[in-house]
Amino acid sequence: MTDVADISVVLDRSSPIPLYFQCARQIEAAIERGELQPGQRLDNEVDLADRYGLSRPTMRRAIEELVAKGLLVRKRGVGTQVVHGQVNRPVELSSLFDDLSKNDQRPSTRVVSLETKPADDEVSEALGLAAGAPVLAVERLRFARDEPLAIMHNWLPPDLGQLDADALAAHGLYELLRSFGVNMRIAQQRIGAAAATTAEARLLGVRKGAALLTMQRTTYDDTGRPVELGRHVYRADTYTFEITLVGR
Amino acid sequence: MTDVADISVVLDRSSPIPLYFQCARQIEAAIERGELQPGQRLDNEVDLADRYGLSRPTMRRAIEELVAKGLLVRKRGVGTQVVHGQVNRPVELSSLFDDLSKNDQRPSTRVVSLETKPADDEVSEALGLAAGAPVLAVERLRFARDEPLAIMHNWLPPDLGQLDADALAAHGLYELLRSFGVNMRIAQQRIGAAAATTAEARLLGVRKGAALLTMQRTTYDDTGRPVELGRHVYRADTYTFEITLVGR
DNA sequence: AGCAGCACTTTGTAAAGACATGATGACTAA
DNA sequence: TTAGTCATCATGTCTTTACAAAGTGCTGCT
Repeated sequence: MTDVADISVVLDRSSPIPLYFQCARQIEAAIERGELQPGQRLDNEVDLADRYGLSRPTMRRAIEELVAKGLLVRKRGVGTQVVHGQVNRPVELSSLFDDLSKNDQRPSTRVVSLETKPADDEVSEALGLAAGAPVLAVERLRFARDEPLAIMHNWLPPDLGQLDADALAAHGLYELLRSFGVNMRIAQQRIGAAAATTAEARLLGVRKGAALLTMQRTTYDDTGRPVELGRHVYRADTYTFEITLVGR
Repeated sequence: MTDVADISVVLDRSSPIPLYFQCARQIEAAIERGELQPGQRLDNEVDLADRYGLSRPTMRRAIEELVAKGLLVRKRGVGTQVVHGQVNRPVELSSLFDDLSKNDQRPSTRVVSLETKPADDEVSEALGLAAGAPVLAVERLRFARDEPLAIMHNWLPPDLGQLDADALAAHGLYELLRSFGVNMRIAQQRIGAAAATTAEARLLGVRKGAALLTMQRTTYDDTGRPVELGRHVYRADTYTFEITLVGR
């Protein structure tokens, strides 16, 4: 019977930020501050809703947000508990560039090539275009702290916006797409491993045949249209994917 | 202005299966049958709820289920659409064994070792035990179609149940844990790549130094308690991880 | 003393109503 | 012709209420 914490949650009902979101963020912050210890029980939904002046569905939604994130675990008839162990943030719908920026890894980019050319079969299929339709093909080399980290190939429909090498050198691809008004929603990724080819080895500064992490991704926007196909290879000694899975 | 489909949904209100779930499954089935084409718009929530005799929140929840799965995409003021392209099932909270069984890959297992021994620092930390506390250590070799596929190391708290080599040879670890009443809820995974050591190469039937896919996982049950730590290596030529990410 | 069953707690499911907000297209005025 | 405004549509947010089901532990009966 662990005792139950009294987390202070301050809600601003005049803010455009939804109440359930404000509430979820503040509970999340309390967990990260250690105010809520792993294994500790939260009060039940009804009392919490009462205490914070929310309806039960709204309170519930806030908690569900954190359950989906893997921070909390709930069980009918028992209650809601904080998950043991520290949480790694899951792979999000963000680009490598964003991730590196957040972690002070000083990302930089060299644009190797940038051209419009006819799509081959795999690319046109993935992007839902006619075979041979023109696509924008980008190859970039990504550095973190001036160390080469990844070789990134991307193919995009040509009508998304005007990409130029300078912009790509200074910003992440996802950032640029967002600035064009593209709302990315769903990505399907396939993660594997492969040995470095001679060319890859030279670009990444590893020995030929060294193990590399490979990722292929198709991204769809909020209308379900494919907006990007990416094939990337990462140095395995510097990079790993972190994922949090939540069941049921 | 794509026309809108009239999907037949039959609900059984006397079934213990929730209405939103019944509804979601039937829409999902319609998508998989191709009755709903990629890019096609669904009717709006209110009409659908009306047609199926559900309240709007319940109808909404059904749709949200499919949005979370990456099958649908919705946009305020616009509507709900089927995502283009075929959907890969995301990495679920299931074991490799289950996955292989589903795909007729004829999984089999050789138990290399199975013993209780003191946890080293990393293991005890991951499982939330005292350093040196006894843990169950398992090493297995997993085959698919009689080809070696993965080397799997697992560490478990000793009080979960009685694992024996015969059971492990015939069933997946997750399956056995479930039969002990363990309800796995959250898993944190880290996916990387590494070159095969001599021992790994021999077990997996690849050349030394070949690229392997590595996965480290900590699994928590529905009380937030860690129940498993796994460190696995996969043959990269036979295995990849598939993930579907949903943003917002 | 042991065990079955009941009561209580807590989350899960469902409904109906209200208002907010983002998108879109049509209509109007400059 | 063009640009701005407005009506409309569809989803997003929030509330109140009710009952169902699962897990826990206690009580009372045998």
